[in-house]
Order: sequence, then C-alpha cells, then structure tokens
Amino acid sequence: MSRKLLSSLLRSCTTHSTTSQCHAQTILQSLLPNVILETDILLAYTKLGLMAHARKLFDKMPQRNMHSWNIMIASYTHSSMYFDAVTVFQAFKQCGSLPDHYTLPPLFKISIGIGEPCFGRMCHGLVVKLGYEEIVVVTNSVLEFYIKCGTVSQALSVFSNHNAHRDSVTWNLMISGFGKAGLYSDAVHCFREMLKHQSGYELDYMTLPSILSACGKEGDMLKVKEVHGFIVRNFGFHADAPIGNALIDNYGKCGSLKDSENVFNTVGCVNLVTWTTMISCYGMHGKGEESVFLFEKMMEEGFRPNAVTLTAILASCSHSGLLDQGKKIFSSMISDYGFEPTAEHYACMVDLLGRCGYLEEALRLLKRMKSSSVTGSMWGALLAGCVMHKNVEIGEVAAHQLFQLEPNNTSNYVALCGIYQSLGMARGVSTVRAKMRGLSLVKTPGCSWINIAGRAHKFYQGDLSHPLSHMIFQTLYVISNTQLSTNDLGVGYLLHDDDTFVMA
DNA sequence: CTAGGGTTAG
Repeated sequence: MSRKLLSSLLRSCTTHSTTSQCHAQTILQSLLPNVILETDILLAYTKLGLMAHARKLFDKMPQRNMHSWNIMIASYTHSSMYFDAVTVFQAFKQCGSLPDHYTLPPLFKISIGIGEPCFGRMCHGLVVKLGYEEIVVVTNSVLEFYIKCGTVSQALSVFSNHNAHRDSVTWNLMISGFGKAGLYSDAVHCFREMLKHQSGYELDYMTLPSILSACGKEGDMLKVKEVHGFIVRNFGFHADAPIGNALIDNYGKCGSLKDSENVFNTVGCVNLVTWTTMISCYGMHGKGEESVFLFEKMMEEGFRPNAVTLTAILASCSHSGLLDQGKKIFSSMISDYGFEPTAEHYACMVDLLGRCGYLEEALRLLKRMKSSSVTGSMWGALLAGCVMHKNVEIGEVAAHQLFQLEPNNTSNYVALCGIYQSLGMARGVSTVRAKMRGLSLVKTPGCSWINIAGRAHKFYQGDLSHPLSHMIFQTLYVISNTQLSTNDLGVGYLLHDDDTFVMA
C-alpha cells in the first residue's frame, strides 16, 4: 500500500481497530518515520479519544509540524486534559515556534480550564502581536474567554473593536455573554442591533435560546412571546430541541405554565433536556404531582434520567412536600440505575426532609457522610429547614458549619438570626449581629421584580413608601386570607427602571 | 487541527 492510500484510509478511520491496523501497516511497510503519515495517525487516534495512543506516537516522532502540535494541544483541550495540553504547549514554545490561528483558540479554553485567567490575557497579547486579530475564529475565542472570566467590559471592548470582523458566532457570544452576566436589557439591545445588521433568512438559530433566556430571566413574558412569534415566522414550528427547551423553560420562569405545556405538547424535537425542563417547570409552580407523573411517563418512553433530571424531580418533590415520592425516587435511582448521587442530590434530600420537618433525619443523613464531602449547599438546605420549623438546636449546628465553610455569606447569619428572632431569643440575635459587624458584613437587601407592559416593577422588603402600597397590602391580605404583619408580607414599592414611581 | 445555543441548586 502506498503512503497516499494509507493516508486517505487513516483519514476515514472511525474505529480503534481500523486505526491500529493502518498504524501497523505503516510500520510493516517501513513507511515511518514520516511526518505526514504520523500526523494522520495522530489525528485518527485523537478523534477516537485515544489520547494515550496519540501521545505515545507523538513522543516518538523525530520531526513534527504545526499540524501535529496543534492536534495534540487541541485534542487534550477537547478532552479537558488541560495540564497535558499546557505541557505540550510549553514543549512547543521550547522549540522556538510561534502559535498560529489553529493553536490560539484552544489556549483560551485551557486558561479557563486551569483557572488561570492570566494565561488567557497573555494569549490575547499574542493574538495582537502576531496579527491574528482579523481572523474571526480567533477573535471569537478571545471574546468567549473574557465572557467566561466574567469580565464583560473586556468582552465588550473586544466586540466593539472588531465590528468589521463579526459573524453570527460573534453576535451570539455577546448576546449570551450579556445574559450570563445578568445584563438582560443589554442582551436584548444587542439582539436588536444584530437584526439590523442581517436580513431575516440569514438569521442564525443558535442565537435564539440565548435571547429567550435573557428575556425569561428578566421576567419579561411579553418579550418571550415576541421572540416566540419571531421564531415561528422565521423558522416555522419545527425548531430544534434547544429552542423548544428554552421556550418551555422561560415561559415557566415568567409564570406561564400554560404556555410551557403548550410548547411541550407541540414541539417536534424532544430530548432528555426537554423532559427535565418541563419537570422543573412543574416544580417551580409547586405542581409536584405533575412532575412525578411526567417523570414516570418519561421513563415509559425510554428516556434514562441523568443527574440533572434527578435533581429537578427531587427539588420538585421538595417544593410540594412529596416526602415519600422523593425518598422513593432517590433510593430507586441508586438501586435500579446504579446512580452515584452527587452533592446536589444530597442537598435536595436534605431540603426535602428539612422542609417536611424531619430535621433530625436530615442531620443524620449528613452525619453519615464523610465530613469533608458535606458541602455548604447541604448545610444551607438544613439551615433553611430549621428557619422554616424554628429549630434552634439543629439550626445552630448547621449555621456554625456554614460560618466555617463560607464565612462571608451573609445569608447564613441572617438565617440564624431569623430563628432566634422567631423564638424571641434576643441574646442570640444580638450575638449574631455583633459577629456580622465584627466581620464587617453587609447584607444586600433582597429584591424581586416583575415586568408589566415593558416596565420593571421592583419590590423591596418592608418598604411602604409607594402610594399604592396600601392597595397591594389589601390585595395580598385577601389572597392570603390570614392575619399577617406588614413585615411578613414583604410589601414594597413599585419602581420603574429609572427609579421613578409608576402609577398602575 | 481553531469559535457560539438549552435542563438543577438555595
């Protein structure tokens, strides 16, 4: 067999055995060493995720080209083996070579993967110095890097500096970046800008889940509906699964379970995430029975739940007080599916037991675990249960664990304080407050808001300064039909975005 | 050989 033939065979290999056979042939026919052929073998191994095989060959190669270095760096990165990727990159630099536009994008992923943003910033410098700023793929990876670091301002400056070299990926990165940073109105603004720059049929459907999520997290159902209409007009009803999933999720987040159900019942593409999303929508709306029903139906249809599905169903049971169903699902996941419960699942179970008032049982569950594997979220769930059921003994245990684990989390101090307060334990209250002062911790006030007719109405706890607060108070009183103090109601004032009052 | 979207959690 000729080199050429083996080369093209290698490029079409899709299994371990065919790749190994081709590799063996190159050796048998004394075709090695040969950079082109060896690089083909490297690529074939890495495509199959056989990094150890690739590395063994790579280390033996007497000669390497840019392609072979890039394959190793990119595939280690792809396999989340960031430190191996760094080692290869360092060896590469030792040879005195400079990275090219294929080398650079994985370097930003490595920087995030190893948690060293300095490395990424240095690579950004390399991009500029080596003149790769005009290659859109490279610039997009720089943009993604700054977004993943949480430095939106840096991302925005990269975005603005490259208005001549943008593609749909660039726009999508910026829109989803704003959304991830909680800058929802900026995300919407960016989406509008994008639409101005391209005509309808060129529109990229990958942007749609991002914009839906920004609208949904803002709680703006009108915008979600608007984007939904836009999707139907431009893409028809048979959107792909992530779009349907985003619609279900965000209708749910905006409080319209009916619309979520509607999408769920009519979408063309359904996957595990679709089921999980719908289950968690029912959970959010306190409809645990529906969640359990859907969970069972999902399994009947042959979907195997994953870790996220399990978290969703457990959280759902928890919110609806379905103790037995939750326990049953948790133990059957372990026995029937050999599932290894994660920290989140234990936190859900503690939450479930705690809400139902089984605080001792919840504490026992945590005490059975290795103390190093008990997370803050588990103690946090227990503490929340103690607040609900005014249990000071277990509450103190949980709170003191949390003070060790997350000393700067103000919510934990406030929670313990709340238990003391509800039991009239004045000394406890002042001790916790003194502790907070000593650590100079300040609690940011909780705020909730709703969007009505495109305007954001914010509510802070215990504030009655709005002229309509009396009316709101009365309405809440009627709804709750119980004797509540002003403080319990959390009545606030309505504020517009620019802090001017809005008259309903 | 390089870049982008969806699901949990208090």
